[in-house]
Amino acid sequence: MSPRIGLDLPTLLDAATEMADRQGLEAVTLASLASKLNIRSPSLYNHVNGLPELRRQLAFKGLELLLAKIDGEVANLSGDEKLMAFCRAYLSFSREHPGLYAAIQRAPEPDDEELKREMAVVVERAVETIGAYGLQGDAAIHAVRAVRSFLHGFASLESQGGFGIPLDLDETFRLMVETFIAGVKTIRKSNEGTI
Amino acid sequence: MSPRIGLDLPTLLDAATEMADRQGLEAVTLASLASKLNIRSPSLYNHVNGLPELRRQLAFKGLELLLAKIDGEVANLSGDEKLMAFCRAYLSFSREHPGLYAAIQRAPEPDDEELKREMAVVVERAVETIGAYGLQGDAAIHAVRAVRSFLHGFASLESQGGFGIPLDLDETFRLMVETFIAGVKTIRKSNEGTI
DNA sequence: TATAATAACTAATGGAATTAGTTTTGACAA
DNA sequence: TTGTCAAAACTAATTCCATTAGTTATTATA
Repeated sequence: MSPRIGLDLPTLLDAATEMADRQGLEAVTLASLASKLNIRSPSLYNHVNGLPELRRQLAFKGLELLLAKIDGEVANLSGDEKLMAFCRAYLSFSREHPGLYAAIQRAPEPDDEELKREMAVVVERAVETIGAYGLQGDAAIHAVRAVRSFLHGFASLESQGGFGIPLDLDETFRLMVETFIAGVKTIRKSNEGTI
Repeated sequence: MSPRIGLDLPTLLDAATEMADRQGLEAVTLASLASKLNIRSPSLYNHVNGLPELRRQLAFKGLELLLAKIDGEVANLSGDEKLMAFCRAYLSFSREHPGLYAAIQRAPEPDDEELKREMAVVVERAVETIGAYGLQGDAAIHAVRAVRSFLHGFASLESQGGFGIPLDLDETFRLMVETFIAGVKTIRKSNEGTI
């Protein structure tokens, strides 16, 4: 009851992560990964069940790191500061790990409840963060969808060089979040009498 | 001086578009496309120079349709209505042509100036639309980046089923755009004295 | 020291993109 | 009407990748 100890899954995923972050998720093939690890590609099947499963594992790893970053930076904050910290954590992750970020954007297989659940945890953190704005029910859902939209859109466009002009991107990001916050507050006010 | 008339590029692209929109851009391979057209895959090389070039052509076709839609719906409008129409046109396109929408999201090759230029035209339309808000210089650039971010993020998340809860997505979209407009106006006001 | 679980291996298959070279077709000139 | 020839489509072959089957090698423990 004791196997030969060689490569293990975390090491394999670390190598795959490095490739994905440096050269893009599409550059991670079983052939290229095996070559990097100095083994033959069929040997990878001892640790991961094919390329789709490898991508799935990268998605889990990405979600784990993203959640850790969010939880780390958001702790003990509230209100506008909390939302801004949440947004910054999200953007930092996509910058540090563009390959893993791409991995968590792939739609999970329809029957992959485990991955769906993990992705839902990120949404839950957003819901908690937005809760401080006094938004409830449908209004909170709409707001969280908006936050997810501009965060993902910005991260995605930036990551593929979609913003051509050399004007400070951090400044754009800060203004975008502030504009959203200002907009939420304005609309909330204009609806105060109607509820 | 007269060739045999068989398949032509527009017909080929129409078939590829249908496959991409129905089954996803990744389902469009030279093999699957050739099969749909009842020819052998090497024959496709008479019309398009390989898979990367096919994807590039799909990107051009997508940009053409997107621009036509924007120009059609935005004409003769101004102010908030114009921006809302712009946003709706963008979203409509991504819904009608999810495959082509995916094609225009792929980063162009660094030396592909022609494709870059065509993508920049969409940004120009956004700049024109946002100009009505009295934003100039850097402020306009930041605002356009924000609009692109939430539009792309929403379209992208919606397209891959990222919004789980069955709550009206059109309503979310309308609120998101309105929140942005309200935020821009608020922030513009708060800066009036400082310029 | 023998064993058994398992990592890694070789060999082989199938599918995709691509290239080279051949055949077929059909609009037009003679 | 017919011959020409450029282009379209074809077959054959190569390369690269993922994957499966079956073999070999290693090492912790009994």
